[in-house]
Amino acid sequence: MGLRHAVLAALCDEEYSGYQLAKAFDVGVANFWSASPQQLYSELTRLEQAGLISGREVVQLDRPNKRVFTVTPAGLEELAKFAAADSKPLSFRDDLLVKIQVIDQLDPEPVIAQLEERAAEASAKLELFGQILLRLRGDLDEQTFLRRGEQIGPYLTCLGGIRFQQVVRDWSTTTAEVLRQRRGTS
Amino acid sequence: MGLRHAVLAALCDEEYSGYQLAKAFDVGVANFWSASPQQLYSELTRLEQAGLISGREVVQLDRPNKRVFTVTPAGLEELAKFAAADSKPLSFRDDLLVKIQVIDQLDPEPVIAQLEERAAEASAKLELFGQILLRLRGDLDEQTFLRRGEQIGPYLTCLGGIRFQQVVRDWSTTTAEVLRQRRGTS
DNA sequence: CATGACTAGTCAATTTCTTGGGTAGGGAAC
DNA sequence: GTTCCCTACCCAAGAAATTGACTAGTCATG
Repeated sequence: MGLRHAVLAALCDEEYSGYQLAKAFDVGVANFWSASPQQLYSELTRLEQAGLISGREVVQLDRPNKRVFTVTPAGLEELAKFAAADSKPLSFRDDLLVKIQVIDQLDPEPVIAQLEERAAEASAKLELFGQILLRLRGDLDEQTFLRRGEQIGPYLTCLGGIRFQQVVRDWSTTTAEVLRQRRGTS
Repeated sequence: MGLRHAVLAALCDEEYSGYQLAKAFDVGVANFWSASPQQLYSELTRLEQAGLISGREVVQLDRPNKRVFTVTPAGLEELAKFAAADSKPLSFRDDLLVKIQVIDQLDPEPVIAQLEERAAEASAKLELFGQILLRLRGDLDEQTFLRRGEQIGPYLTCLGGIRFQQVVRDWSTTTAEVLRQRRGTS
């Protein structure tokens, strides 16, 4: 039931079609979850059948029509119940960390390349998230916005995403450097 | 096939029984992956059938006997292939972030409590990871160990785990504070 | 000497996720 | 004018993960 609530949360912000949601969740721009398009389409169908969201056809002239979804009062209630319940412990899963764990038994070259690639991705996300922050808080400064702004939820998650990506970038960079240095000396 | 390689990586470090692995993966002490006991037992069976690990019965007098597993040469090869291949992009999933995303529409109280709980968990892990670091590097200082130590893989992943948990702790704390302040003024 | 807690492991049902397709119309590139 | 990419959505098979059991022996607590 994880995706269910993530989708509801995303739709709280604004209307989305399945395709638009897929874009957001795919890149992880919705920096609190990630999912494949197929998962999203089927989840949207189930949510609509459960009456937690409702769809609306939008006619488009220059491209195929789409259905956009909004959260119903029942959906909001579901979210409220979800928020009040305990969160499941944060569990972490990452291929690249697994590779680093056993790096001493392996050829480090390809892993170094992957670390650098990841650092670059993290930089790109940092840029993107920075822009989103600016857009969200408008012309207020952060302190003021957080105290008196109207919609601080997305801002707070974005702040978390930024801190996380900073760690990813920095750790990847320094780890790659450590491995590169050892390559030279061994 | 994610768990498969995570288990192989864990067994590279030292022999483990299913139960011991479960403990490590459950807490996420193996700070690069997490999995339930059932998953681990079935994965171990499959890995043994595939010849990537081999089991050995250990007779214990004061408690039930156990089977401990080691990685075979074929298993190491599998890991090497895995490390050389591209990593799948890091995908993030967290209940608590979802709740924060829609916090403006919800009662913040229970979420604040959850943030504080998570901060406490992160602190505990930081303590634990710090001890692991010390144990891993022995009496060398970090610089020297990273340059000339023999087994730096687990150390590097642990460093990553620490940075990550720091972000979790700090973000949770400041976010809880922001929400608490707004509660007062609204 | 019963109760609960810990070690050690297994089975089965269900849900969730991933993978790899397929349909269909529009616009741009070459 | 054909090939490619983008929007928009759907289906189904199979892999992986979660959930909730259940067996069985040891040890400590009261």
